[in-house]
Amino acid sequence: MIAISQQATKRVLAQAQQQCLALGSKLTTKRSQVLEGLLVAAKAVSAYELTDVCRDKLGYDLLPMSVYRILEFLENNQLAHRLNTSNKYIACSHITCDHQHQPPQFLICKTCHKVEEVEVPTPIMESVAKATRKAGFTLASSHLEIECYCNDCDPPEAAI
Amino acid sequence: MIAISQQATKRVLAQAQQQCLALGSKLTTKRSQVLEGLLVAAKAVSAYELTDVCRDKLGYDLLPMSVYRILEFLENNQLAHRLNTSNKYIACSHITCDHQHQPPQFLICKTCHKVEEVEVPTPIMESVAKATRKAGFTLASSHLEIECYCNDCDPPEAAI
DNA sequence: CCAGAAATGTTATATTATAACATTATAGTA
DNA sequence: TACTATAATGTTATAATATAACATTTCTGG
Repeated sequence: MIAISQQATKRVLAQAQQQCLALGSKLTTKRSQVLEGLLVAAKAVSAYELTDVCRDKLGYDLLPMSVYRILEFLENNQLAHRLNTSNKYIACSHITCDHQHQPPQFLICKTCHKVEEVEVPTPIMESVAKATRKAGFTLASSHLEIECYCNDCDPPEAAI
Repeated sequence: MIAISQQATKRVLAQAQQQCLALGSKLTTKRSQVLEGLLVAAKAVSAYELTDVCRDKLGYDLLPMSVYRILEFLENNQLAHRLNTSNKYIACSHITCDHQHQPPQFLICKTCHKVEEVEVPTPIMESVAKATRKAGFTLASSHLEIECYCNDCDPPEAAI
């Protein structure tokens, strides 16, 4: 999960711009604004929530349609992830540090939508992939979304 | 994934009724119709698609609102699963056979929505649970939804 | 500067889901 | 049997998420 100071944001956005250029695309003003929204949100947010964050916290005027388009762009450029489990979006954690990561597994709090990216040991993921192939399927993505409750949010009674 | 003959359907529905009674609830006519719809769909379907299946293939007249309510009931009675990944629903595979299963892991084809329930070996799932606890989270569910492409559906070019 | 491509704006609408309240059916009990 | 409480279903409205289609603006290479 990303939680980032204001001065670091600027650096991260500049780095993201470099990353886009390397992929042959451009981090335009609007795209940068949406990414900044994800960074300040510091949790998984829906496209419409992100529109609100950009307007209320950053003063950026974006329409939901644009936000959806830009989120798609950010995904394609490894700057954001869509969490299918909750229909929400987060900034990729790797953009706030310099080293390479394993494909992340996402722990998603069902209550507060906090997201932690953990690295499940490679052999474990290999086993999952193997069971998948054995059943005649191919993994669509190297990341799993794992629905959890974080320690700040007690699981609902029914789940205990 | 459930694919089931007409004569078997009747037996499964009767069995489901017993299972409900054991849990202190009732498989009413409408609920049975929705479950039958899931059985004949034989893949993951949305609530609205299920409404169509029930009407077009079975002649049952159900409103989407009722279908949502009934799907919730079926989930609570271990007769159906909601796939958060795709906002679709399936019948629990266990209701078509008599033995106990491990908590299932779902392989979901992103293209055709076919679902296979596989049993990932317990030690593997233990490792995942352990990594989760270490990160300060508690698993919300003992099943994982794993997005895949089945062998009948080629992965889209971008995913290769 | 011009033409084509890329990005964004705009409007409309599809899809998934829930809220709120009315009506009907069922089960337990006097 | 009739009464009552609860469960189930019906009905209407609307929220939340997402995409389609086409117009306009901006950028880029020649």
